[in-house]
Amino acid sequence: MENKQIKNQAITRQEDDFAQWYTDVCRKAELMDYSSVKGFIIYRPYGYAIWEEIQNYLNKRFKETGHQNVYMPTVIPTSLLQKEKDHVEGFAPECLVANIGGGQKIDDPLIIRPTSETLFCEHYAKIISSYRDLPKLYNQWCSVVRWEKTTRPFLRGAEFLWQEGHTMHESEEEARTETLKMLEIYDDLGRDILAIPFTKGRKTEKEKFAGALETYSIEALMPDGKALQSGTTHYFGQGFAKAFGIQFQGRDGKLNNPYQTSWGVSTRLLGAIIMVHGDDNGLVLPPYVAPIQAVVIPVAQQKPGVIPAARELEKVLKEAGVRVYLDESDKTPGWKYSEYEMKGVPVRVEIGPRDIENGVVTLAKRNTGEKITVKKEEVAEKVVELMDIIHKEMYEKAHRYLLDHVTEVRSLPEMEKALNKGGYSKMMWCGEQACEDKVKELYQATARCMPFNQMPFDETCPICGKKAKKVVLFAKAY
RNA sequence: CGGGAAGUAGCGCAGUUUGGUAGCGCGCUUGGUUCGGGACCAAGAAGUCGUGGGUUCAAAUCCCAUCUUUCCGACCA
Repeated sequence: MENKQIKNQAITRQEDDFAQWYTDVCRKAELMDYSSVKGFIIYRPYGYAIWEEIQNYLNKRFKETGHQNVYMPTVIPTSLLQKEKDHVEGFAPECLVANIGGGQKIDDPLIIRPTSETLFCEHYAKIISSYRDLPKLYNQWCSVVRWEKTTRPFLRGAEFLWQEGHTMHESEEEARTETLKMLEIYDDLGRDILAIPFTKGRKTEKEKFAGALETYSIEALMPDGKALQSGTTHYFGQGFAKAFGIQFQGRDGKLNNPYQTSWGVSTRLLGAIIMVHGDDNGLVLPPYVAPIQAVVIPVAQQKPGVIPAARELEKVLKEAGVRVYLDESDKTPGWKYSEYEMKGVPVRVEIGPRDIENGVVTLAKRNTGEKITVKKEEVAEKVVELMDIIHKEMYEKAHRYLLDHVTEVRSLPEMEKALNKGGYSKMMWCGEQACEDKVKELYQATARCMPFNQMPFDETCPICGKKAKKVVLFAKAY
């Protein structure tokens, strides 16, 4: 243990400075790097690969549910963005605008898309004319730009990668169903591959998306007690359709405006993964999004038989469908252990002379640190099994933390105490924005959502004393 | 956008107070010995000191501006 050496590479401990720990992990696990423009980051291969796993999962689910991928332009003429009033008001302050092209001034300056509702609407107006053209279920993978004042890697950037689904429906019911269906898919994403238990709910009027009639979100709870909005789905009704003149002739022969939804998740999910699962040794990746699921580390690799045995392991694991990497570099095993722990690789496979002699392989789980010795012939089977076990353990751990950090509060002092502890403060709410504002003012906490799982536990709103209508989760948020 | 802190080799830093032509550790390259928790020896390569101005015979060092990062607030995915 050469203290000096450790120090140069080590990350800040979570308990010393959680924010610094987060930034250290982002950089040292080689997920991203900074660029020379504030808020614009470089997604490095290891970080991008995690995003690709998320894309793979979602693309599959989107396509199963009838959606098609498309691609819209990067720029929106100012006049186009202005067509829907609430929408412009919401986004205008954070737009990046280009007003020179080829050295000439552009009369209708081009906004770098902060979101693409308007582009989709303009297009939909052209291609929708009959109920037979509906539904339109489009999704786009792209990046968007929002001129943020405070930026943090993945959590809040001036540019971020995301998917945005934009759909048009014949009936209100169908559109509302779509809005909830997509939220369900996001929830599945958390359960199936991110190992993050999300809380689903509806946003309050105050927290709603600009131009939406209803906004739903999945919220994740971070270990520092703050909530992270991790995905949203919106029901728009006919607002945009009317503003953009999108009409179709219905089954009854009458002209009508279609009902619209949009929904998205972004690379902010990487931030959620890092925080929810990470520890003082670095990243801990959920197996199903890990770019490398198992790393093979040969020990005493110059000794005859070790490298061939390691390569055989690599081959066997690859054939079993595991994303495996064999590190044959001449770093010492100890160095490699630390390196792949930093990078959050779920399973380490050690193979050295001792193992070979005994016909075994040593496996180490990143999430618990536990070491397991298995027979050589059973490695593939065991590693595949471990993927599932580790995933479940990680989900369970996050879930327990979540359950332990939802506190029902019946008074302001109780709320203060709960918010100081960290996590959600579950409160009965009268529905007035004034009470929401009051909480913000007193505790810097916002209404994260009105959870689907409503279960009233009191009669009155503790802020104003009026009759309570909804269960709301308040929390400090990213 | 307001208040702190910081920018010197890939990473972490010293040098700035008192101006004099840039250094340490790790990493990197080459050769060799090593290898079950961040190995060792030897020889090397690598920095217009964030950027732009200014002061000076001389600026990493002093002055002004600006950019980026970071922490704390206000605003937002």
